[in-house]
Formats: sequence, C-alpha cells, structure tokens
Amino acid sequence: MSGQVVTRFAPSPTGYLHIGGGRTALFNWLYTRGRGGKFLLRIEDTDRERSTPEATAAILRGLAWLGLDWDGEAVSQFARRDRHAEVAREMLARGTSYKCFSTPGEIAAFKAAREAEGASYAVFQSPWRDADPASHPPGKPYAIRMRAPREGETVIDDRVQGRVTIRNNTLDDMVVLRSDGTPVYMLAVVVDDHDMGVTHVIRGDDHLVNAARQQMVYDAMGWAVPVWAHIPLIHGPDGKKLSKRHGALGVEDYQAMGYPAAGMRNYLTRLGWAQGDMEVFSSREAMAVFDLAGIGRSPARLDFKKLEHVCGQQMARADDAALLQELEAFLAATGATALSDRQRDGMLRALPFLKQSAKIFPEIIEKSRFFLESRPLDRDNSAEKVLDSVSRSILSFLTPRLQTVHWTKPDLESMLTGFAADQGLGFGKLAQPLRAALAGRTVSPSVYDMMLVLGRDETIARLGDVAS
RNA sequence: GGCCCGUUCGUCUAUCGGUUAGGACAUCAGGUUUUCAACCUGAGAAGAGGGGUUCGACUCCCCUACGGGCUGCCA
Repeated sequence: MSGQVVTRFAPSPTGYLHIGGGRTALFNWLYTRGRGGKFLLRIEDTDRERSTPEATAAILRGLAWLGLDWDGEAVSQFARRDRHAEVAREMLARGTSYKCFSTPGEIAAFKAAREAEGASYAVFQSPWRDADPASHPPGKPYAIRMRAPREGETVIDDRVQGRVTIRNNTLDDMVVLRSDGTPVYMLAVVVDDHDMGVTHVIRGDDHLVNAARQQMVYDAMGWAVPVWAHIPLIHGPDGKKLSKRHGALGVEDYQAMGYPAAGMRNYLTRLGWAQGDMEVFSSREAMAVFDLAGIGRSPARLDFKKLEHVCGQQMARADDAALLQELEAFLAATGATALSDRQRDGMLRALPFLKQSAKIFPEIIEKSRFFLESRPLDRDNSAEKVLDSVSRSILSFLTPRLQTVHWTKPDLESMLTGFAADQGLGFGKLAQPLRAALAGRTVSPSVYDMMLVLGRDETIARLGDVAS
C-alpha cells in the first residue's frame, strides 16, 4: 500500500472523553504519527438532542491532556449535513437508494407481523423499494433508503478481526436520509471519511457489523473502501462492560487523580496491544513499532495497579522541567493555589529525587509538604504531618546517598536540629532515625541540594540557603 | 430471539503445529532501607469444556458454555 496514511478520531460530543475513546484516539495517533500520516478529528454532532459544545470542549481538553495532537481543524459533522444530503440524492439518481414512504407505525407493524409468523428475525422490507415512481404519494414525507443487496454476503476484511462475513439478508435497507431531510450517521461517516481522504478506519469493534452497511455505501458510490481495523472495547476489572459503577470513565478523571499523561499513554497503549516484551516505553518508541497486527482480538480489562506501576516508571524517567509543568497543570486542574516562586524553586530542586519513588502527582505533593507548607507551621493542623513528611522525605532522599564523603554527620545533625527547633517542635522521632542513619557516615553534595530545599530557617541559611 | 466477534497465569500479554508455554502487574518470601515507598532477588500461578484433523495441538475445524457487540428515520 502506498500513499499517505490518513486516520481520524470521531467522537460524539455527548459527555466527556471516555477512557475507551481515548485509547482509540491513541491507537490512531500512534499508527499515523509513526508513519508520517495525517490524524484528523471529527466531532460527530449530528444528534442535536445530545450534542453540546461543552462536551466538545471536554473532549478536546481530554485529547490535549493525553498529548494527542490532530492535524487541521476539528470537523463538525453537523456542519456538513448538506453534503450528506447531496450524496443521498446522488444515490437516488444512481438508483442505489430509493424513496420510502413507510411510516414508523407501518414499519413496526411489519416487524410485529414477521415475529407473529414465527420468523427468528425481522428485517424491514420496504414496499417502496421496487415501487413505480408514478405510485409515489405526492406531498407525503419520505425517507431515503439504501437499496442494499438482499442476496449474497458482505465481507469485511478487517486488520484486527480478520475476514468477517455477514449475510446480506440479515441487513435491512438502512435509512440514509430521514424524512425531515437530515442525514443519518451511517451515511455521514462514510461521506465524511471519503471526503476527508481517510485511508484507515481504526475504531471500536461496536462498529464492526455497521462496517458492512457502510461498505455498501462505499460500493454504491463507487468509492474506495478504507482499511478497517476494529479494536476491542475496554472492560471493567470485573470483565463487564465499562460503566459508571467501575469509577473513572473520563480521561479527565485520571488527570484529576494525578496520573501523569505519559504513564497513561504507556498503559493505554499496552492495553490490548503488544510488541514482544515491550512494557515501559515512550510514545516515540511506541510510534516506531506500533502496528495493527499487534492489536489483540479480545476485550481488555482496566487494571489500576498496573496503571500505577507504569506511571511510576514514566514519572521516574520524566524530564524535571516538563514534570514540574505537568505538576502545576495538575494543581491548576484540581483548583489548588499556584505554586509561589519559592515553592516552585524548591520543587524543581526536589523533583530529581521525588520522581524516583512517586507514581502519581499527589504522592509528590505529599512528600513535598516540608517545603510547600508556609512557615511558621500551624501547629494544630499541619505541623505533625509536615514533620512526618520531613522525616520521611529526608530519609528516603538522603540515606541512599550517604555513601560518599562531603558533609559530615555533625553538620547535618545540627542543621536538622535547627530546623526542628524552628518549627517549635522537638527533634523527636525526626532525629532518631536520622541519627542512626548517619552513624559513622557522611553526606554527598546532592544531599546539600536537598537541604536547600528544606526551607529558610537560620540553620539552613548558614549553609547557603537560596530560598530567600 | 437472530447475526457478528471473542476466550493463554487473578490482570495485560508472547507464542503464529513440535517451547521446561516467556515477560509485565498483582500476590507471597527474602534483600536493601531503622519509617512508608521506590529498588533488587526468588517463588507460586495459565491454554473455558467436549469432540475432531494431525506423527504431534494453546495454535487448524466443529459443538457447548461464558463474555461482548449489532439488530433505530441514535451515534
């Protein structure tokens, strides 16, 4: 296959960006970006009842957070309704569609009758399919239906699902243009995908059977059928379809919980796709090897434990400045007050250490209390927590680095003693583990950096505090 | 109900007729750390069930069970 790859993500703006939709977008993005193609975005807003601009904005935000960029402007499907209707009329002219004057009541009656006859299934067969145009009732509203083949079968050559064969007699003559003149989704997708030059349709497998009917439209119009790739949906931890009771559904929920976007991308990429033993990788690395053949055929379940682990791995290898930026975005998204210059400075100094053992942003915040909290500390509220944080943080950051000689035990001890005193708190348990940890050992220069982060009390100032 | 898709450790998966069925998360046991983590080492853990085809099936075919999807003048 030659030519540029063109893919698209086409969500309906009825709420937020669903985690499954996010993964679908991610797969399209990886596939396209790895091949120098174009990744387009189309908002399927033809259902005026349920589509809202807020939902569209939420979807765009979700994609932006995930780091998925699309080419060009997002296309509104609704805005293209005239073009859709035009195609419906062209099908009419070509004889691949026809006017159907049947009313909803008649259609229901037809199906009821078939069921009464004991038919195992009932596809509506319009009496107008082969009616003489002369018999058309003038002035009566009609829908335009596709004249679908009744014999034979339609084969979907799917890159994920394989060859899927659907008998044509199980498919009805779908409506392409409603009696009110508005196009139906099934027609709109095909027209839009064709007009936008989409070469690969990568979407949820809830569209697999629909693909057969859509392919009929391509055939009816004489258009080239795109490469199909229907990926399995994501299920909840219990194997059931992902629903509200499983908790977080929107990608923004994950952002709010503090998962780093890189970890999210990594996890979502591996959910339902594999390339040998590749587990932890960057999006660049994924692009280089991502392919449709590696996508599994069975639905995958969300596993928060693994998500967290992957996030921890990504956190550890993240660039400090970028991490700080994402952390601040996280803070802003949760409505927290922005970091002061002093706090930001401290964070940047601490991040190289903090990121090594954190999985999500709240953990980083928690371990940063000792320099995030303003001084003097509010004894009743946060003093204990902060002191606890100080002792934990110092130990976890410093002890691994107590190997080389540069800072002597007395220096460190006196500094910590001063810090504790500054808080108006006893050295207490803070001193105990430290004293033991320091026994007979000394501290390296990197520890000095951490000390600067600690704050602005006199003891630290003596050692060269930069935090004003 | 009909049609379509799926089914390897608890979970995500590798395997594309011949492997001691591999990796990762989780779990358990050690190690490191006088906290919690993180990190390191090790262990247990799988081909839904039943029939075929084959010298040989997780791999191919059929049936059953289970799960999911579609079955709209919704998307």
